[in-house]
Amino acid sequence: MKPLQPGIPFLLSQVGAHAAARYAERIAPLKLKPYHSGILRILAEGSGLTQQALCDLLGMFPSRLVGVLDELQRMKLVERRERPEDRRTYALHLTKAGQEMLQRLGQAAQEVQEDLCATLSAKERAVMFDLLTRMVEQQQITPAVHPGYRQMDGGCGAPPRSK
Amino acid sequence: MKPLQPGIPFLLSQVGAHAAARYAERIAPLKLKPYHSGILRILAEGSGLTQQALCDLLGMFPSRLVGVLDELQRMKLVERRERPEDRRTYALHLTKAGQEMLQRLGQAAQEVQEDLCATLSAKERAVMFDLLTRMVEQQQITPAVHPGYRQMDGGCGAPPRSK
DNA sequence: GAATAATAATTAATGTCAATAACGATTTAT
DNA sequence: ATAAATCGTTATTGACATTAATTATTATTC
Repeated sequence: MKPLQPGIPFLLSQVGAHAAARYAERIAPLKLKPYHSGILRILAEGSGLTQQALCDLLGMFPSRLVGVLDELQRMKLVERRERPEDRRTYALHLTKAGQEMLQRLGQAAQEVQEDLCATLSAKERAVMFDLLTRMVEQQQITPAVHPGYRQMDGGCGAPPRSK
Repeated sequence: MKPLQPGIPFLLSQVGAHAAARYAERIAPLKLKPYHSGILRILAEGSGLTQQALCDLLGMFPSRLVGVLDELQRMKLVERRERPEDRRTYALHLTKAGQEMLQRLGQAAQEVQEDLCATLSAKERAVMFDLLTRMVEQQQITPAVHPGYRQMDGGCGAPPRSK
């Protein structure tokens, strides 16, 4: 009878899920879900991306993306611009409102971080950031892309609803 | 245009989801999913728990738990003992095979941790463990209980599935 | 240059799984 | 003893992700 103490993988999954939940409820008043947020962030620097390219990057199904983009477009946060060179594709762009929304989302994330790291000193937060970033690199996780976009079980450590 | 750098909440969610996925695929050959694992761990020290008590602890729906326990019982890892004092309730207990399985699960978790923390020194791992543990305490997260059991959106930062 | 294949986005259909509600059995309260 | 409440289970509903099929455009081949 030894390791009843939780390991780092579990703690990461546990705290990570908690952080995601907190962030989700924090941005709920903005009528946005976390996966909206992620797409806006990607589009902020990857402007002009095509839907398929975005699918490849996020690892999500095209049919899944359509609905999400419809929602974002309905909220005037994203627009699909026609491309003269290939008229079956759309170029995805953030609207002005989309950029402003991104600001608010960043603010929300910072608030959540403030709450989440309440007991951590500035130095400790920097250490945490460093360790996590190094993990992302070493594990070859695509930066700024959440694994949850990928299909699969999800395996969030709980009954799938997710995985 | 400022915070395009991911914050700690996102990093935690990202790495946490990744860790959960790695653990899930690691224990897949054992025909178990992460949420099975969590229940076995709870039952290891909370032996004799009733189903409803377990539901309250995990924050999951009773109807949801029934199926999971059926699976675990089919695998001979958990047994429902009848209670003389209250014949409508069952006392949940780990079988011998269940305890052995728990050992393997702990071993699997350690392997995942080894891979996940490959670039981290022993001291850094201890720091990571300490920071995460303090977060769990400060956020009043029930120790050893994954938030994913709870209902709600899941909001794992990606399309729910999932979730 | 017409026909065929291939690709992008969308839509429809399929399956899965969680949550609400209803049920039977047992216990506690009146 | 009758009624109300509780525990576990089952059935139904509903939401959502994935697969397959549609439509429209571009590229390739004969």
